[in-house]
Amino acid sequence: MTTEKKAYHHGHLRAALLEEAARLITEAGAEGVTMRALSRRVGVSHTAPYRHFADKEALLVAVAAEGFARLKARLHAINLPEHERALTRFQEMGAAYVGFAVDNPAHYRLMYGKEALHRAQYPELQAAADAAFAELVEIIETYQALDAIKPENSHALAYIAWSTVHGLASLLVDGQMRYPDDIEALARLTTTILFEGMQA
Amino acid sequence: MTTEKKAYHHGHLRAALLEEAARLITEAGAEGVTMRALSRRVGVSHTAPYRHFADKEALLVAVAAEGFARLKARLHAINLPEHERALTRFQEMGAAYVGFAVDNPAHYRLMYGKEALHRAQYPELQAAADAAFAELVEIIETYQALDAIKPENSHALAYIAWSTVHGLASLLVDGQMRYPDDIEALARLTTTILFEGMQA
DNA sequence: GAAAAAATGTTGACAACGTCAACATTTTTT
DNA sequence: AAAAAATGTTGACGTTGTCAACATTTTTTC
Repeated sequence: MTTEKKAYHHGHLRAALLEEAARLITEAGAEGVTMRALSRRVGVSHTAPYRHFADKEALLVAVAAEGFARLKARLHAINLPEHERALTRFQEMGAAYVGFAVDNPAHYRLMYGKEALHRAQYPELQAAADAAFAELVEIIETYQALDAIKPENSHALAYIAWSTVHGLASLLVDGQMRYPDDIEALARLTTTILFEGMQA
Repeated sequence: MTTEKKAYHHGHLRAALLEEAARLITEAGAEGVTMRALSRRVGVSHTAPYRHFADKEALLVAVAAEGFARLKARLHAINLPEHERALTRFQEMGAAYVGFAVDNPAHYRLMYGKEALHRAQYPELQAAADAAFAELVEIIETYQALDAIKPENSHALAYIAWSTVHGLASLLVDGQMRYPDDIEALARLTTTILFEGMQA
């Protein structure tokens, strides 16, 4: 119920910082997120954030983790009939994944940027990313059981699927593609080729 | 012949800066590259670089461009018999590409990082990246002519191949993969799946 | 319910950074 | 040899992340 009392200290500074950071990142990119600018916009002193985050990196990691949660939600929002064909599921997931990246470029870049390197130090982030990956492995194993996908190591296949879709998302987000007229079509063609290559 | 006169002003400051920046980036990552640290290490005042680069971004772009040149060289070093099978060529190229990224992680990250966004403003960088892509398109068209690859739009297929390999490289470089015991094997499996999916 | 402790926020400082303007020196052009 | 251009230095400015010291509020404890 996002109340807005501002009586005593602040009340929900942590949440307010995360929210504003997400807004800032969208407006000005990740390097536009500065502790001081953030504090200014939230209306607290420039060191107040340090009561909630060890340092700037920790704050950005929290924003990234929240990004993973949103991505996960978006992938979950796909609702396909139980035994839908594997290809269709791959296409839908790929399109949703790429769609998320394109809709939230700065966020996506942050999620996979340099902060990710220290992921092991941030259990929150690690867990968020792991959960997403585990689901992918599960889907692949399901289809392997149905002989729709090669019986290769499922983790390796999951990494490959992730690579493919992450590669496309990255190139798009980083503005490397010259003429991506129809992003969704490209995403679908990509997942189709990936799937055909993985087929039993 | 990398002479080392340091008589008058400096002589080859520009080259020295680029060289040292590449070293710094390897040692300390991209954010470790600071105009002042760089100047210190090269032995000039902290504003000397501004005679050769408009600003820090321009310097990093130059380093990135040099990275693209090295990547291109590495891909060119692959020497396969003229009419080698398409699969083999894909495997070799993929492994070389991923190998470059893994061997030069900070460099690779810089090449595809945020500076890339402004690529259009830096003809040097744009050209370096374009050349690499054009070669990929050419290879695909060659194999399409031999009916080894689907007759889909060759640019789209080239983007997909690039995505796949870039995705794998990115995940590895950014430390996202949990157990990449054998990177080369994973790269080869990836390119194999990609190729099979692209097959006619 | 008052005193003690913990949590939360502020002020003011610091060093490091990117960059600019003014100046100095060297090299090149004329 | 004089003038112009290229290259390098000094010193300043505003901004940043972060620390220490202090202030205020909330929570805990007896």
